[in-house]
Amino acid sequence: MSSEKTPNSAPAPASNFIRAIIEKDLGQNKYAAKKWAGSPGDAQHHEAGQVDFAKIRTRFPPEPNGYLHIGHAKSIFLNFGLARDFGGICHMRFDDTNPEKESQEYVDSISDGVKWLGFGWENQGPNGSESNLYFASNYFDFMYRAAESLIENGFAYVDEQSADEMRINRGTLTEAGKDSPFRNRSAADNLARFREMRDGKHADGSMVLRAKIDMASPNINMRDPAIYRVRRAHHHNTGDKWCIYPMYTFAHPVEDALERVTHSICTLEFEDQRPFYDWLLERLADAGLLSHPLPKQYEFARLNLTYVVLSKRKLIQLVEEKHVSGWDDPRLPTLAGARRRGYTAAGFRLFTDRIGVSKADSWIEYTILEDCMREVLNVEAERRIAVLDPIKLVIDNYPEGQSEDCFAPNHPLKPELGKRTVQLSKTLWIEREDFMEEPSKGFFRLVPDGLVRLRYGYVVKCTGCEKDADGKVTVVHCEYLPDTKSGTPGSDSIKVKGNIHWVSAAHAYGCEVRLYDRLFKEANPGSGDRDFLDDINQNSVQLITAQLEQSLQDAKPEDSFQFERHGYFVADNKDSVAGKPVFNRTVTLRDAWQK
RNA sequence: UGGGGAAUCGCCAAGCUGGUUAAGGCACCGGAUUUUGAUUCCGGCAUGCGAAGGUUCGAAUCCUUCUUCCCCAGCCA
Repeated sequence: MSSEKTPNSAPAPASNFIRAIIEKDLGQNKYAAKKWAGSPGDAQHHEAGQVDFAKIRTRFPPEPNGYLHIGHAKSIFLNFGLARDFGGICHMRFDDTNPEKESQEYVDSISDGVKWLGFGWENQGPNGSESNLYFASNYFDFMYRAAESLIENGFAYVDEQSADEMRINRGTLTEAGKDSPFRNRSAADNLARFREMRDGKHADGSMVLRAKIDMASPNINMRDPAIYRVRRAHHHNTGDKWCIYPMYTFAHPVEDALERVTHSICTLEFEDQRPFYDWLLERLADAGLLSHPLPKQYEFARLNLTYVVLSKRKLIQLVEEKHVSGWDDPRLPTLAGARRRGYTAAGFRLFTDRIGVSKADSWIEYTILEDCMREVLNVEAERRIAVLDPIKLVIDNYPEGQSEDCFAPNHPLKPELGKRTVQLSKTLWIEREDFMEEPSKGFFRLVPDGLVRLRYGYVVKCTGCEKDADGKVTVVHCEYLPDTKSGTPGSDSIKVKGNIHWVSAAHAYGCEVRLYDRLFKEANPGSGDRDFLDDINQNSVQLITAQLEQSLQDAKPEDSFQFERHGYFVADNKDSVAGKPVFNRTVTLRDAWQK
């Protein structure tokens, strides 16, 4: 039995208000009679189906107009996780109702991201498999029909005011709006005009279909919101079939209802739209187009993380203005970037479980994310040896030209993973910071006349060092104690506190390693009146040539290792070539000493 | 100054149909183990739940008033 930490094998996270709602709904058998025909559709379609085998249905509905980031990961784990934990199904749905900003490239990268996090949309039902991958644009026919139904029942009208006029007549936060002069035309009139809109008889922006509710509503979203607009734009899925497109506010509830979603979970800024969500669905149900139980919308607080930006606008700016190398720059909070950095899906799951779900605005400390990655990687990553800031250590009493095997465990927590051999010889690379000619208080590594263990090798006694004209140490000298080799009976004859890693100079793999640090130097980039770009940490990446143990040469892209005493590193998935990987530092080990 | 939300330990977050000492995690502080100054392990860590009143035998949980923060006036989502 392996104890692999996969994204889906961890215990369910602690209670939160959404889980409480679901438990209550399930306890009341709210969906016991809900039917599902196996595919999205209207009331007639579903009523001909069977009682839904899915206890609940949720959905992850990104607009394919950008790359997924850590904030989306929270939503993905929430929606897919809820479905998983309650015997339900989570739909993967692309909310592609705005043709101007969307493209297949984004559809593909979003799909990759969701799969990488461990989720999918091929599910097993009682009648075989069911693919729950949907596109809002596939519902355009129904949406059009729903819009006509609204018009016929006096709940929508075509408004020929300009966008400016509409804005002015919408009123303000404290003043009621004014009715449009086109508000009271007959249903037949409106229907004819709406059909003309659809048939391309009217220019972009010349008119819009509006829900007819209340221009004096204290909730501005209820002041006759626009639900359909004219826009001649090529759609990535429907091509040029349509020149009118539904607005989010109208489309989203319809999408949820057609898919028989039970819990439609979104972020806080949509709270004010909920009244319209319910208003619309009730009317479409009354018209016989949709059947009960109707989906319900619930809102949670979106993720805010210190030291990063998660807004789409800012991420685009960082990429387009080349402050980073691309959407998958390892310093970016995109899923593609995090993956390249060596962050893992299991780490993200731990993170989302750890931060919880609530309605309170919050800022999560970035170190929480890092700790989650450490926690997962500590269990999963094999150990290797790497000298990042090399300086030579010469063992003066060790024979020239000789070398010997030393045995290093691949994983101290998993002895079953065995040991590998590393070569010890006269000249080694050690970390510059592991030697101090004049040690500071508490330093217990290499110091003149001091003893230290070469990890998995011998205890050595430092005999001195060489320096260049500037006083910089160039070579450290030592002598080894032959009886103290690790793994031999005499190894413990001398106890030392210091324990340093090394790699044989003649056997090392000199390799590029990228040491990443946070992209921003401020916890809340751009807060106050600063430009967030001014908060960029100019030293967020450091390229070094490190000396690695030979076996690391065989690392495959995305293989993660703990470089002992340093941190976790991953073979870059873009710049590595076979036999010559380069490494990215994912996160350092915690270090109580440097504090 | 309209409407909708949120305020519980440094950061998150349970609890909130009132009932013993206010869960848990992270951080932090001790101490033990350790051939990673890592990990692991043990212990500590809110007479207090935005504030002030009130109801009650009893309130984070109910009532009143107040304060602070977030969201809404796209033919974006």
